[in-house]
Amino acid sequence: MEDFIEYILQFGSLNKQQIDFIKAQTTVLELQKDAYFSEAGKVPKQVGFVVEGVIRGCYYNNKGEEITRCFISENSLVVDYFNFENSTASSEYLQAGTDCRLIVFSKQNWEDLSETIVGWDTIKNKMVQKCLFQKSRKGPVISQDATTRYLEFMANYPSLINRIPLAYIASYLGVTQQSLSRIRKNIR
Amino acid sequence: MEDFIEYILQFGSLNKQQIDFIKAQTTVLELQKDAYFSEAGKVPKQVGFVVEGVIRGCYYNNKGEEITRCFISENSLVVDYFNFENSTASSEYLQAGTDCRLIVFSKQNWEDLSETIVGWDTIKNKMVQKCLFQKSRKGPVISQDATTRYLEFMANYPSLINRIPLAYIASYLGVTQQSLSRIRKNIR
DNA sequence: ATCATTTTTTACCAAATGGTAAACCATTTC
DNA sequence: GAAATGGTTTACCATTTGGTAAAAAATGAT
Repeated sequence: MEDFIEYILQFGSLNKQQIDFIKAQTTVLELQKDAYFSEAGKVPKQVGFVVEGVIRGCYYNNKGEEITRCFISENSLVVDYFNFENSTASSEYLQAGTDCRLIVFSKQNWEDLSETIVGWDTIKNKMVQKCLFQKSRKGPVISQDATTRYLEFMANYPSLINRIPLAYIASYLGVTQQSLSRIRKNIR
Repeated sequence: MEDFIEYILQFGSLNKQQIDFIKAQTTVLELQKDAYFSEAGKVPKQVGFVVEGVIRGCYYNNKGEEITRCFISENSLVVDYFNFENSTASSEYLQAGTDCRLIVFSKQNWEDLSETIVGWDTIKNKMVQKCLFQKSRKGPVISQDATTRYLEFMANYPSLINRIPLAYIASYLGVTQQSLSRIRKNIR
């Protein structure tokens, strides 16, 4: 929980009373590996903060292939914010890649923050925009070959390689599992 | 200009007086093909709205290769918002892919909107977040082969193929110009 | 420990893509 | 009109990646 408060305070100042109010709006959510935080076709109902574990964002293309679009590890917000705000159905899944512990806000509680804490909206928007901005830049670069993408993935997410199935990493990097395996062999 | 007002009104309501105030904060900027709207290493100073033309976002990797990260065509916001807000240097270029006409706000004028128009911040944030969200999803899918990426590009940006150099499209799709040319031949 | 299941690696060949070089085409400039 | 320039296509071959199948290794359950 303290990590979460620290995370928020990056984006603005809050007094003790305000912090206590925020804490009071949260609940803890434990997700087992493979459980969904939110699902395609459903309206996302919660904003989460990853305390422990890794969440991945994924969807299925028209051939039924699973595509991993992002990984969200400790000390990050996890939410399909656009659809959460607009109460529209998401097109992708947010799934626990490992067992996870999250701090979550219901939509009601999240909105109560805006009405109760002066300046919360400013903090909130900075937080959400930084999230979206990072997501838009941190992914694998399509013009690089698969080996380079894998090496950069390891540099960006050093803690993930031994925690999540290689199939997820392969689908994130846009290669088959077999190709990724070959790449790993050639690197050693 | 009317297109811009219409664009804004998607995200909230404004009365005539407020709309006039917004208009008064804008200037028109004409950019010739290849001119920069903002540059890597510099702090972005303006928010723009594309009235006519196509802007592309691009950067250079450590091999000096140019990589196109996005295209922004008519009736869209164009701004490196994260760095604009934080007054930090951008890492990429926003460059005119064709001759362009933009409506622009200086940073001062953009901020004046927040102080003058009640509810502007809500509209602004919805606008910016939708921008970032779309950018994070509309790009080529790394797990698809080059032909599929090209076909989807044409479906997503039908108006661009005959307006901008193919080299830009190739670097956006993550293939060489020669490969793109071969792909185009095989499709006919 | 054994079996069943899942995950990861390997092998083989076909297909796609990159790199280099040259040709081709359209537009501008003199 | 000729020359120069920039953009696009073609051709060739080397390299990378995908698809299919099977083996090996790791994990979990009985």
